[in-house]
Amino acid sequence: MAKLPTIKEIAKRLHVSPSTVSRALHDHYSIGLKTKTMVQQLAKELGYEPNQTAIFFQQNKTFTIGVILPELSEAFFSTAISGIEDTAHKNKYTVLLGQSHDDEDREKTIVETMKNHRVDGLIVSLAKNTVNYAHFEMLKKYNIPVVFFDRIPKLPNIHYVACNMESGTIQAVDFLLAKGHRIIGMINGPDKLFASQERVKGYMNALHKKRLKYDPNLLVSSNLTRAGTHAAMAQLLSLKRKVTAIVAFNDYVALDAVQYAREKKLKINKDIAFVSYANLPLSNYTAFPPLASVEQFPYLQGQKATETLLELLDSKEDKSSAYYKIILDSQLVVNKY
Amino acid sequence: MAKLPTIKEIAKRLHVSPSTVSRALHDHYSIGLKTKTMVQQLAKELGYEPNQTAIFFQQNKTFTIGVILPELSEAFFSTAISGIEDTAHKNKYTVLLGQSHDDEDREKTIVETMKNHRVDGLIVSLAKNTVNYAHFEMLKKYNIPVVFFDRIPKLPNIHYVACNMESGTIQAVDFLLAKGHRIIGMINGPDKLFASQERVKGYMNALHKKRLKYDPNLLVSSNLTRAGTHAAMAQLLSLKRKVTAIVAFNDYVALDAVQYAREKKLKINKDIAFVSYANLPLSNYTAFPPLASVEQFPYLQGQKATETLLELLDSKEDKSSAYYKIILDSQLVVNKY
DNA sequence: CTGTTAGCGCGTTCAA
DNA sequence: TTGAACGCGCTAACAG
Repeated sequence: MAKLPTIKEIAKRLHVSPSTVSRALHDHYSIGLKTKTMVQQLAKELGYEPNQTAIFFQQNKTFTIGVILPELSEAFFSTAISGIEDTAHKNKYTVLLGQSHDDEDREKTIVETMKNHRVDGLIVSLAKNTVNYAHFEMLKKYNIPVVFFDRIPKLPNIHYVACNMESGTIQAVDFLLAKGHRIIGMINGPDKLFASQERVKGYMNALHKKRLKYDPNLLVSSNLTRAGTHAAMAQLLSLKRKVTAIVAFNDYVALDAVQYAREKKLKINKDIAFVSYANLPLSNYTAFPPLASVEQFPYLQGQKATETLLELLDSKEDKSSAYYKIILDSQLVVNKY
Repeated sequence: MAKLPTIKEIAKRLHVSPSTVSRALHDHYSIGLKTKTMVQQLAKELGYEPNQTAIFFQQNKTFTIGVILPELSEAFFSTAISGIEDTAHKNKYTVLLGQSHDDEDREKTIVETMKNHRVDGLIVSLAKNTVNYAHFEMLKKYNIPVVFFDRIPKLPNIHYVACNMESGTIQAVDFLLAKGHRIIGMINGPDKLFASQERVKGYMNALHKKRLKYDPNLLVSSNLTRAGTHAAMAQLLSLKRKVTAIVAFNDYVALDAVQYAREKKLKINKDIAFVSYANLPLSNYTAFPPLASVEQFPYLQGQKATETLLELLDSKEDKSSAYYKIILDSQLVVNKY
C-alpha cells in the first residue's frame, strides 16, 4: 500500500534536484560519482522503479505491440503467437492480445481498443469474413504500422508474411508420384480462397513437370464441413479411374476424408493414401495420420512478422515506401511410422 | 502523420478553456448546450481521440490485465485465454499476454514486465517448476491483485479458480461400473501432484460407494512420457485379474495407452475401454477416442478468474481480507459414437 | 456555466 | 557538475 517512491521523493530526501536524480539513475556522464552512487543507493533501498506509464506518456511510445488473431484455439495461431510473443519479449516489447473470433465487427473494435492503448504497432491475421479494410488503413494516419500474416488483405501497400502453399503442394504430389501413385485426387477448399488456388497451381505444376496429364475430375472441393468433405470423397470415389491417393486441403479435411474412406471399407495407406496440410498437432496420435504433411511454420511466421514490425518501429518515421513482403516456402514433412 | 488533435488544440480554436472542452466531451452537466455541441462537433470534425496513455498515467490505472500462462499451444490454456480475453474485452479491459514456457525465471521476468507496465491485475497459471512464489507475493506491495487458476501455488492467502478432479473421477468410475466393468485400472500422473491425489480420491470414493474393495495393483502411475505410459500399461496388463477398463490421467496418456493396447492386439472398447481427462480437442477425430472424458471447463475457468479479478479491481482498495476460492466440479462427458 | 491553476512522474532543455 | 523550469495531455479542485 505504501506509495511507490518517485524521483521527486528521492530528490527531496537527498536535498538535490529531481533532474539530478533522473540523470544519476541513467548514469548520465555529467553527474559526480558521489552523488551518483548516493542516489542509486537510496533508489535501491527505497525500491524505486520508474513509472512506465509516465514514460510511455511522455515519450509517446509504449513498447507494446497489438496482436489480432482469429482464434487462439486453432493450433496454427496458438503456435504463431508463441513466435510473436517470444520475439517481442526478447526485444523488450510486450504483447497486447485480441481475438476476432472471425468476426469483422469484433476485429474493428479491437483495432480501436489497440489504437487507444497506443500500441506501437500491430500484427494481424484477418478474420475470415473481413472484406472492408478501412479500420486498418485508418491506422496509417495514426502512424501505427501493421504487419499481416497468413490471412492477408487484398491491398496494395501493406507489409506481410505469408507461406507459399504451391511449393509444398508440388512436394506433396511429387512424394505421392514417387510412391507409385498415378491417380491422385485433391480435395481443395472453396475455389475463391487464395490458398485453394495456390494448391491447384502446385498440383498442376507437379503433374506438368512429370509430363502427366491433368484430369479435372480429380480436383474436387469441400466447403470444409464434414458433410462437404464426405461429399467430395464420394465424388472422388465414384470415378471410373480408381483414385489411390488424395491431397487434402488440411488436417480436418483429411481426418474427415479418412473417416469416410474407412466407412467405405477402404484400407488406409493400402487402398488409398492421404497427404495433408498441417494444422493439427497430433498426427502421431490419430490412428491413420496422413502419410505426410505440408508444414506452414506458424512459429516462424509469427517470428518473422514480429521482426518485421520491430524493424519498422526502429526505422523511425522512415516513411520509406518500401513494403515488406516475406514469403516462406511451405515444405513437406513425411510422418514417421 | 498529422499530429492528433488535443483538448488544448480544440480549446484554442474555440476560444474556450481546455477544461471546458474536457467537460463538454464528457457530457458534464454543468456545460451549456451550445458550447457542448460546439465542442463535440469540432472534436468530431478534427477526429479527436483522447490520449489514453495520458489518462492511464493521470488516473494511475491502465485497464489492462496481465495474463501469464505456461504454454498457449496447450489446448487447455488456449481455450482458457479465450475465456479470459472475452470477459476482459466485455468489460473494456485489455489483455497483456505472457507465456512462461514452464520456466520459473521467465515467469519472474514476465511478472516484472507486467508490473512495470502497470497492469491493474494479474491472472496466472503457474509454470510447472515454480517453487518460489516471492515474485507473486511482492505484488501485494504494489497493490496488484493476482488471481490464479488451474495451476495454483501452495500459499495461504490467495485468490484462485480451480477445477475439482474428484467429482469427475467418481463419475468416470461410476460410468465404467455401470457398463459392467469390475476390474478398473487407473494410470495416474506423478504421485506428488495434487491433481493425481484428487484422482485417486475420486477413484477410491467411487469404489467405496459401491462397496467394492480397492486393489492397489490397479493403481499405477506414469511420468507422462510415452514410455512411462507404456510401462504403466505393461504393469496393468500383466496382472492376473484382467483389467477391462482404464482411467487415464489425461488424453495424451490415454492415446499412448490405446496405442500400446493396440500393439498388444487388444480390441479397444471390447477387450479394454478407456476414459480420460479432456485436454485435447479432437477426440472425435482419433480412431479410438476414450469412451468418455472428464471435462475441466477451461473457458469457464478463464472467465471466472477474470470476473473475480475485475471484482477485486472494482472494490477499490477494499483490503477486505476475503480470499476468493472458486472451485468448479469437473464433469464426465460421454463421447458420442 | 466557465476559466484558472495545479499536478500526475518523467526527461530534457537552458542556465548557472 | 548541478538546478530550475517546462511540457507531454488530461482531469479536477477551486474560483468566479
